[in-house]
Amino acid sequence: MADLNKLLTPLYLNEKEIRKIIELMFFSYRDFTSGPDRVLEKIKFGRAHHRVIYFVGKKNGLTIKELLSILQITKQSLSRVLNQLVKEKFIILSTGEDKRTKKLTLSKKGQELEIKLSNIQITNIYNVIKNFDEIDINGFKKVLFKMIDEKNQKKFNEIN
Amino acid sequence: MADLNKLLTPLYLNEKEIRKIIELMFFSYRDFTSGPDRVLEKIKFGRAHHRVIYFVGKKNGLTIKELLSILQITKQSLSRVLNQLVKEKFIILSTGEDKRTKKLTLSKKGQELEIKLSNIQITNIYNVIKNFDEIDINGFKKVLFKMIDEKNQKKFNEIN
DNA sequence: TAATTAAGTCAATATGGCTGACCTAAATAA
DNA sequence: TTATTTAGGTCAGCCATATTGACTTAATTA
Repeated sequence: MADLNKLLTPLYLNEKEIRKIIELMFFSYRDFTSGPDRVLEKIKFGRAHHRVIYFVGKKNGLTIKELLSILQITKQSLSRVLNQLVKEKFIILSTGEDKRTKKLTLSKKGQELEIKLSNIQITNIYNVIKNFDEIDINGFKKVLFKMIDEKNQKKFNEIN
Repeated sequence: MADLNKLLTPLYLNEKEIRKIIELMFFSYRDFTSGPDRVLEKIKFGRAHHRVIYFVGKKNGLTIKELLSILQITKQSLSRVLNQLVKEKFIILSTGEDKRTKKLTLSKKGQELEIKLSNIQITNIYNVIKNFDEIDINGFKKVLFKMIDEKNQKKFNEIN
């Protein structure tokens, strides 16, 4: 993109500034996940378990199919993690009205873990955004949203 | 954090809004990395290779130690990836003035790959932020920066 | 009844991280 | 100058997370 620079007019749109955004994404995402990671390690779980617990906690009664479509991983990748969560009774399975489907719900134990993990991220984010005004936070959310692929933007809107 | 909500006054600081940010981070980071991932797959490299190439490209002559401190992975994790990059001549090693150290530089081949990968992310980000005004983009960058741990904020500033 | 869908399972493979132990060579401090 | 620290490398082994492809069962829908 040696040529891109020449096309760009405002300062904040030049390559160097965009590269800073690349790095901000890398560093911030790493620190965003490190808190829960440390808790998960103790109970021999990983980030994948957290994601499952997070989205089941968000929508109790989620089906496997819905979860797969959010996580965008293969059935096999999910099943390993999910089986562990069910075996250790963080998640409870039940049959849906369509009897081919299964509904996932958090047990009390699962809810407790969900809260523990999410609270780390919630308080971290709270401590960040409390020092900004609404304009900055809106800019943050709007831009971050547009960084998502359009198809996944839809998915985000569906679950929210 | 059943209690946090009661302490929070502005709407954008409540738990539900913060949970949206958690999801925005998850979805946006995934899509942020997916472009380069597809290119890397073809040449049997992974995201770890991209990171090395990215930061060596950013600062030619980087030492192993500096790279480790940016990536925050173990020597062993780096060495596997780095050895492949050196063997396949994407990266060239040379001895520093302090003869214990080694300097990493991108070869022509390495530079070409760096540009190819980064351009995907640069154009993606460009296409997002071109539609926002400076206020939104500044909010985005400021908040994202503060999402980084303080120690790593320093590191970000050092390399920029 | 046939086709599709939701879910589960098998085996094999790759990436990317980790630990701990141990080594060499060079630079620096006592 | 000797002792210590630092930069880097390496070995073996482990674990988490992802993948593909093939195949099965049971339920729903065309």
